Parts: sequence; C-alpha cells; structure tokens
Amino acid sequence: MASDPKTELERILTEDVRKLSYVPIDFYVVLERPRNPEHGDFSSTAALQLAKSAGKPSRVVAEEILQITKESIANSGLAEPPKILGPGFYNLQLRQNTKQRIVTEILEQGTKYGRARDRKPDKVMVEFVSANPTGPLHVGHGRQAALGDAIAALLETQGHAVTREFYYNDAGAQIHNLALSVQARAKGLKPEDPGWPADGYRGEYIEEIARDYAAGGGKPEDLDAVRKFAVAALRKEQDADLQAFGVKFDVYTLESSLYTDGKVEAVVNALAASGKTFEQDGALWLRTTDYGDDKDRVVRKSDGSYTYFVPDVAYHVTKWQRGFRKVINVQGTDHHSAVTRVRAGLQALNLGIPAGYPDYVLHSLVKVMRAGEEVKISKRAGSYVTLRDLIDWVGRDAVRFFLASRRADSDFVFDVDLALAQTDENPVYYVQYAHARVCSVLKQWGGDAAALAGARLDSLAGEREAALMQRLAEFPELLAAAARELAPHSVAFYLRELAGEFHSYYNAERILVEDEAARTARLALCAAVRQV
RNA sequence: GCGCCCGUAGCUCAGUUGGAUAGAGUACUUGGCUACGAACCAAGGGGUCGUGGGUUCAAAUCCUGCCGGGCGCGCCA
Repeated sequence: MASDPKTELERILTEDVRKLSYVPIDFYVVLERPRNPEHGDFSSTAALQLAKSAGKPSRVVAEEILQITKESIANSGLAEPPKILGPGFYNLQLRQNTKQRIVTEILEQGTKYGRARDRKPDKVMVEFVSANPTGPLHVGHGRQAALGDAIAALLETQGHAVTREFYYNDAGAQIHNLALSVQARAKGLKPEDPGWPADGYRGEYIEEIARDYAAGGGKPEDLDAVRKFAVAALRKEQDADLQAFGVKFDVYTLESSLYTDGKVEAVVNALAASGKTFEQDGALWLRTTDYGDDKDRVVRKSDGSYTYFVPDVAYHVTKWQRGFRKVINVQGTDHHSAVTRVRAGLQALNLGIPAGYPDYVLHSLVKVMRAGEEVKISKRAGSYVTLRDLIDWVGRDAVRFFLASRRADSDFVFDVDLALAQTDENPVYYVQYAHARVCSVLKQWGGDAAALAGARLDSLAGEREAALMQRLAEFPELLAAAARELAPHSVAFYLRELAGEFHSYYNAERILVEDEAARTARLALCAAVRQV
C-alpha cells in the first residue's frame, strides 16, 4: 500500500539527513506547507533547526542537506529537484503526476476518502447538551449540540466507535422548582403574585404546561403528577428541538438512576474507604486539594444528603466501567470549576482512571445580536434566547455551520440580522453552491460519473488545478488534526477555502471543453471536489 | 482578591509541536453574465497582532509585568 507523497518524502529525507555527522540519530524531517506558492508544495526548516548544533550557518547546512538528499528525491520520482531559499528553507515542488494521483484516489475511495483505514479499539463517548428538563433549549445548548455532534463525527472518521450521550438531572432541586412553578400556574397564580415560588420559573412555557396539564384532567394538588407531566412535556420539546437541529443521541442517562442503582452510595463508600475524606462540622469532606483543587469539597452534607458533586463522579465512573477509555464532555465555560473536582473525585477512587479523564471541551457563551442590540429574552422562555428561535430565524444548516465554525473557547457573537440579510453570502451556502455547481456540470455533461475515476489526468497542469489538487490532498491530514484537537471549526474553514478555490477555477476555466481528454480530466477534478 | 479563558483589519473570526511578505469573510471602491448555476469571480484600500519587557537564527504563537473583557469561586444544582 503506497503512502501519500508527503509521508514518503519525509521518510526519504529523514533517512538521508541522518547520514550527516552532526545530525542526531532521532532527528525527524518534518514537511510543512508554505503559505506562499512560490516556496513550493512542501518545505522543511531542518537546516535552521540544525544550524546551531552543527556550528555552521543555516544556509550552509541547507546546502549540505540538498547535496545528500537530491539523488534520493530524483530516484523517488515524486518531486522536482529541491531548492534552498532564504536563510535555509528546503523547498520541494511535487511533480505534476504526483499531484494528479490524488484525484484518482478520491474517486476510487468515494466516501471513504479522508477516513482512517483502521478501526480504533477504544470506545469513545461524547457527552453533550445534557440540559435539565426545566425549560426549552437555549443558544448555549445549540452551540453544544453543533460542537458535540461535529466532534463525534470527526472521531468516527478516525475509526472510533462513538457513543453520543445525553445526561440529565430528573430528580434534583431544579426539578422540584419546576414542579412548584407549574403547580402555581395551575392554581391560577402569576409570577408577579404573592405566593409565587421564590425561585420559580417565569417563562411562558410554564403557563402552557400548566394549561395542558389541567386540560388532561390533572389536579394541581398532586405535585408528583405535576412534576412528571412537566418533565415529560419539556423532554418532548427538547427532543423535538434537537430533531429539528438534526442531532441524535444514542444513550440518555438519568441522574435519578444513579441513586436507584446504588451507584451514588457506592461512590460515597469508596471515597470514605480511600482515606481521602474527613469529617468536619457534621459533614463528610473529600481532600480534592490533593489533586489540584483550590479547596476541599463536601461529599455528604450535615443533613445526610449528598452534594451534586457525588452523582457527577458516580456518573463518570459508569462511563469508565462501560468501557469508554476516551470521554469528551462538551460544556459551557461556566462549568469549568467542575473539571478539577470531577477528575479529583475519580482519582481518589483508585480505579486506575487516568488523571486527565475525562476530556473537556468548554465553550464560551453565545451572545445574540439583533437590530444592533443584544437579545437577552425570548417570548417563550422569558429569560433567554432559545435554540428554536435561532433555527426559525436563520435556518438549521446555517445555525449549525455557524455555531461549529468558531473555536469553542472564543466568545461568539451571533448577529441574526447579518445571517438573515445576507443569507446568500453565508459560508454554508457558499460551500453548498460549490457542490451544486459540480452536480450541475456533471448533469450537463451527461456521462457516467463513475467512470471518471479512470480518467487520464495529464492535462491538469494549470496553477488553479494544482492548488485545488493540493488542497484536496490535505483533507485526510486535516480531518485527523481536527479530530485530535477536538476542533471542528478547522473543517469549516477548510471547506470555505476549498469551495473558494473551486469557484475561482470554475470561473476562470470552462469545464466542458471540446477536447475529450481535457474535458474528462477536468470533470474528474470537479467530481473529486464534490466528493470531499 | 484567587483560579481558568479571551484580546489579531470598522465588524465577525482563522492563524496549536515558534518559520518566509500576519490571512479569510463582511463592509467599502471598481470591473466581469449571448458558454458549464452571477448563491459566483477578478482587482483595490484597510493592521503599533491590547501593552511593556524577556527567551533566539526566527515570536501573533513560549515566559513575565500591566491594561481591558468573560466565566467560576455554596454543606446550590
């Protein structure tokens, strides 16, 4: 199985360069892609790195590298003779037919192109959204849904078996609060009235749920029935929102199940047995400071109940016990204090869980702008903008693309007017348009697209064609890096660039030219772009 | 006050084992449809990379002081 040109060239260069007396035996030559096309397709800064230990100017080292490698490069047939530029950059230009191979490869591999060939043994979980059923999903949940689903998909491209999981609190004080709020509404109270629950939810949806509850014959006095009805209604609404957003989960885990299954109690017992706990003021504490926390944490309160921290640790123990050796939690930065705490709890249990388990992708909150002002409320939820609002305003695809196309930890301003007024120039449509154009030109051509994999590609020698082919060749490496860094935004940027280079090519060159060989070669290139 | 994160073009943002002249989109100016989708393209102006030091062949990137912003600091969840 032939490796890609870059890997092959790195191997050849590394082998040769190590023959130089001053080069360490473990030195690797790494090829980078220069921004400036005049610097070739690949470059190495090996000479600059080695100059010091060699005791020679970097330019001299570069010349020596050039001499010792030029024969192997020529024999490989992959690249033109190397060149030295500037202070000692070693630059390689691929031969035309080396670049052209990528088009055939993409068309032969189809949907497999860019994906890892081998299955990874470790099961991976991505936990995201995990909204409590106390209200409609907000834009922050939307960002999590877009990020989490994209991260899961990225990990799948690398051969991992990925589980998408949603965890929610169905038993805590917030749920009780929800029940009291709906009950108050069912009794005819309004948020402004005396007797309204102290921290009650005030959104319009509370009134709707109360009305539906009464319409179904429910009695306001039966708080347990109110709670069940309200939770079911909100779960249903959240599920509908996620479906409208195109996100599906494999597993839902309820916090209450951790209590009923004895998982929470088991964790408390294990922590107490670990020797890492102590009693103070009638409460049981865990020395999380031993694991880098800034203060110790209460495990069991003086009234005998547990803090939220305990089921959280118990939940992550179940992830480990279910065989997930890699777990990614997508959460808002407002949860970052939980990171150290949860990891500390897991460490204290002595189960062999690594110190950095689980991974976290923390995202900043989304600020929604409309008519030049920040939108902080919505009709339905009251105190925040809902995911449903965004979908209704600008459409599902645009919202997903936007929310996943920014680094998670950057603050994000979502300007609704911009997305609305300039729908045509939205990046998602720009990328989709490139795909549509390829489909259209293939349709006009009317030939058998499957046969393009066998097309002769010699005529693909133009500058734009070379740029496109190189961009296409980067895709597998890009996917791997994006998966490794849990950074789906880099895929969005890549697609923007690929689409841009395609549009530029398409405008400059006619695809359906008279000459048959040139025509099929160009169509093959277009089809490869479409595939990626 | 302490901890984590952020500060790059008017605006929204890329730039991650430190590399060559810091890039896109948007907005603005100008040009391009009798040929494959103008939902597009081509060209132009726009920068003390918050700021002062340090590390080195090389710093937007690493270290550090300061300034500004976000989030978190409960026997809440």
